[in-house]
Amino acid sequence: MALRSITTQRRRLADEVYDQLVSAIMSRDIGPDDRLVQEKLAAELEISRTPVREALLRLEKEGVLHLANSGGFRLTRITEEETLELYQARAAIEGQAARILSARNDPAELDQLRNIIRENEKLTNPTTKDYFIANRTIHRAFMEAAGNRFLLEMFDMIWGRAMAFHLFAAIENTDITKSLGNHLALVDVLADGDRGEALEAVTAHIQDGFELHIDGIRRSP
Amino acid sequence: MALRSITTQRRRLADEVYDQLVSAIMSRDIGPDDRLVQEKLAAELEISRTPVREALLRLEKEGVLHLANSGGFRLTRITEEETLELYQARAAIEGQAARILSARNDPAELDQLRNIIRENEKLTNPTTKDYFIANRTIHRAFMEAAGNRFLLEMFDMIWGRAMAFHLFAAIENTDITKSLGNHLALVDVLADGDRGEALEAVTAHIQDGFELHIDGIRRSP
DNA sequence: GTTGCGAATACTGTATACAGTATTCAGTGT
DNA sequence: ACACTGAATACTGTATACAGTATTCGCAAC
Repeated sequence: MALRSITTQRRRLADEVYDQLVSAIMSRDIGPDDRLVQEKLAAELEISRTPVREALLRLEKEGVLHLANSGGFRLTRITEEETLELYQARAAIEGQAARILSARNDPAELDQLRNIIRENEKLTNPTTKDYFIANRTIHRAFMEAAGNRFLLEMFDMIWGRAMAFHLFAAIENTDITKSLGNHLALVDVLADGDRGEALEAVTAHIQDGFELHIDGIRRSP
Repeated sequence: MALRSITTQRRRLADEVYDQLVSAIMSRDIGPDDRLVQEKLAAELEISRTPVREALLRLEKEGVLHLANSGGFRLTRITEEETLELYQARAAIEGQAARILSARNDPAELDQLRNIIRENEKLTNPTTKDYFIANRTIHRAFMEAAGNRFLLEMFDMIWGRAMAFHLFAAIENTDITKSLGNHLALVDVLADGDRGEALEAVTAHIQDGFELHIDGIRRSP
């Protein structure tokens, strides 16, 4: 017999806590001034401190939280410089994915990408968060297609942190439709151009996003 | 006043356990057939299960360990395909660092890099591990110079995993001096070439490393 | 009003105890 | 000997108890 053993993947309470915390941070239920205290959270969730602690430590290691010197965990603030570094990291990861896709140049794969893009770009009256989600979905589709689990992991790390830091909030005052719509053009470059061009196109696209982002920051003090 | 608060960075037992586990994995004291059981480890280290568990879960999330279906944590094996993906990820990260350095083109900085390279390449009768460490130190110097904390973080993740998976062991049968020595040439490209050339040079260098690596694997079944 | 000291407080970190579940193994019947 | 069943075992996950430490607050002294 060659049946694969069934991996139950028991879900831990800590995972649940982690998800709830991330979600709360994203929806601004947890702000930069809140102090997250293990006992308080545990009481609120009606579980023990152990899984809560686990989730907090994970977020700490990810750079989202840090121990306040007066006890409790606090949201880490991101500087404008770190934002630039985050975009640079994005360019590295997603640019490499573009190289891989361009080198492989599988028409069926690229067509599937086009479908995902069209599906996600038909937003009627999108909120900033809608836009963020759609944008992320599209870019993640590129990464999945490239099929490198480490690059994908790093992508998730970067975007996860971006969400935690409310980086999408900065573009609230920006015309978000400007930023969507050129994704299909990217796919065309993957299909027609060489690897270097593919990388440059994606890098430029991300650079555009960064400039929109900074523009948004500057306009909302 | 704008004095920065002092961060004590209390070291946790879990960190110590983590370091010891990584070290043990690297030095092959922990092999792929060992089952790491929380209670056993705790007894051996003469501490409680809590910090041990924390360290194990961290290594699990990093992909180094996984829960064996019969209980206990086991080393995750890496496939040849995943090895390729690891090298691709390296190329993305370190290539981007090269772009950044090339764009900045700070002669003093590049000279300092040259010094670090010369310092680390003077190995007399190096073991595979010596070579690995030196190579890592040199490449990490590039990353530090680029000054992007996220890229650096990912670099550490990749190389840490490489060590855990004994990727350096695969090149045991290879002429390691072949792989050293062209780092200085890389710096010259950073100084003279444009960003694209810098990226390509680093990517090619890493590609060479991969081929050496695969060559080593093929020759030692 | 400010400074210095000490107790109270509020946290985290670590240890231990408890619960639940999958695996193993012994025993029974056939 | 083999198949089945149920108890024992060996784990992890969760809860709770304990210890240590930094911060805060109150009060006295200057």
